[in-house]
Amino acid sequence: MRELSEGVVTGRIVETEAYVVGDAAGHAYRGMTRRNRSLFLERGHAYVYLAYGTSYMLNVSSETPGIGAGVLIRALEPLEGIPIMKRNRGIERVRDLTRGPGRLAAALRIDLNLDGLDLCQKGTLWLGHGNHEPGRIGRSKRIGITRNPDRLLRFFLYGNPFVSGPRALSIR
DNA sequence: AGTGCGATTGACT
DNA sequence: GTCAATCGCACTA
Repeated sequence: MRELSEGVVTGRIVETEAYVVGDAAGHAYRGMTRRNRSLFLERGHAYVYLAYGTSYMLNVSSETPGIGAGVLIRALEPLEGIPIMKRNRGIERVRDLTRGPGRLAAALRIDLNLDGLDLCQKGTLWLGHGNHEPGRIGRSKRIGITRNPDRLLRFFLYGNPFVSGPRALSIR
């Protein structure tokens, strides 16, 4: 959930990728640096960084303090504040608003200012609990990485139209 | 201080 | 399908 001056923007997380301890693909793999320090915060804190100079990526730290690991939020299903998201993205098509990590960050106006924020406390950006039926969870390789590319650590709501990339490979 | 490179996206052939 | 944009930062020296 995101609180902006124009109003509240919310979405349901429908796609994530895990970057676990000891994972060569993870930004924390080579130890703590200025950029990745938020990955080492208590689970539930935001790690935001800029990829390719163009797109912000939102992650949630996932371990105890001092241990670097996190979950990349790759896609949302837009719920509230869709007109605000359209304005932030400069497009009209709802399906493209938050389908992809850079797109959802733009729709929610997420940038480096939110790096390190505790997402378990209500604020300008936080994680709420929805009231959704548990769906089928699909699983696949992670997208766009070069190191350690074969682990099945991408998870998505099977068949959800707001999932970016492959939506078919399902396990469970 | 200089260099190289993305956990992507949008525009274009 | 291809490809460039664009910048914070890790890395080297």
